[in-house]
Amino acid sequence: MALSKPRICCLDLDTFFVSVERLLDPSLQGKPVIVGGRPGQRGVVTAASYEVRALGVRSGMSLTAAYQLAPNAVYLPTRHGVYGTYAERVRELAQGYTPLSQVASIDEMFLDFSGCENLYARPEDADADATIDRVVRLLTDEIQTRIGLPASAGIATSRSVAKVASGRAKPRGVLLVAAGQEAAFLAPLPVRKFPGIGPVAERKLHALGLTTLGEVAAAPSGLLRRVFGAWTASIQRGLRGQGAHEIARERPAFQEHDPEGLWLGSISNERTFREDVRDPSCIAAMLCSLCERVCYRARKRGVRARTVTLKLRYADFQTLSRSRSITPTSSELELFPVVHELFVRARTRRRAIRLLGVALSNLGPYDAQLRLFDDDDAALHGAIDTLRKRFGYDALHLALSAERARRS
DNA sequence: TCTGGGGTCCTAGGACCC
DNA sequence: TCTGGGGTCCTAGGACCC
Repeated sequence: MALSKPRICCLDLDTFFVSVERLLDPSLQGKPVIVGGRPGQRGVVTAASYEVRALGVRSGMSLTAAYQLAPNAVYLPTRHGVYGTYAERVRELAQGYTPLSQVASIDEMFLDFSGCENLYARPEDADADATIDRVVRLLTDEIQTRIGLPASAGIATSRSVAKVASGRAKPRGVLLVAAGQEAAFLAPLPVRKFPGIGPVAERKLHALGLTTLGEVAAAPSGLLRRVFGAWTASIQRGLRGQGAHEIARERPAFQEHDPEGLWLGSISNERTFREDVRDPSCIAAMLCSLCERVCYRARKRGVRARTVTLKLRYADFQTLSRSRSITPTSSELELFPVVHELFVRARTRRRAIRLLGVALSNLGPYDAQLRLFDDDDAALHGAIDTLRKRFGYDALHLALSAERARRS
């Protein structure tokens, strides 16, 4: 048997957060729904139903702007925990169809059907593409009937083309791009549709007179290098349908590590104040609370961080970060003084502050053996984490962040 | 379009070492 | 110490994705 072509499926849940909210409250069915928060709050649309998209509402848009377009929509807060449970059920179902899959985000995953044609073939299938197309339709139908969520899928020989196809298939559709047809499929689409081309690259391409993916594909490498730099070759391959099709075996990001044994990934929490603040005690309380949060998550993962980053955004949106290498820690008692000092160093302007964030990176394993004798914190954290497990995260806070919690 | 919050990856200059 | 070049770490910033 000849080696079969790669057949990658990008499975994407339609207006995922909205669909889950409708599943939990069927009276929302058919109504205009926006998930992200209430109008007037500082925040953006995280999911918009097709009814409000028709009015021009898009995810990422500020709630204020959305309200101008859709004053009569139902506005709901984002409930990540709830959506995660449904996402997990969809994953389990999808993973029953193919042994190789990769989770791309909460509402999107890649499935590798390469070589599965014979397994699924039926006499009535015209060819291998028809087989895969039929099977993926079975999958999206099953997600709808068994879980109650609408899903779409794109199938192609590469991940990027499959992803673009899934976008074109929405809502509730399946679109297969046959091998060899990739360039023709992409050619008429606006440049922004291709994964990796964001607002900045779009602007630069427009300035060069390139508005469609076909025009980009035909442009000389030298020209494209001005926009994509080192990415140029990879983008060009992608546009020819020769992009990557490899599907990494399922593995949480924090379990991957490089040859030095460092865990990849980072843990961060950031918060936009409801109103810009200047009050130093309010700022300190927020920093303390953020330190607690990231450290709690680090301990849950069993990692410590060798780098901490403070993020600061002024009221006028000027944003900056300050980072520092530290003795690996997952203790807020150790972290907070460093973060506070980074803040004091970073804040050179008098302006009120809009956002603060704390990130941990350069993660490594938490080696309790190494710490036991020099660290009374370990016992304290163990006790804190146990209580939180039983009574919830908010059961315990350091005094400063408790002050913040009380005020908010 | 007055702009959230969680991430990943890339770039680039300077320090420091050999 | 009138000075090359490569490697790696640290830090800051930015593009992009959902």
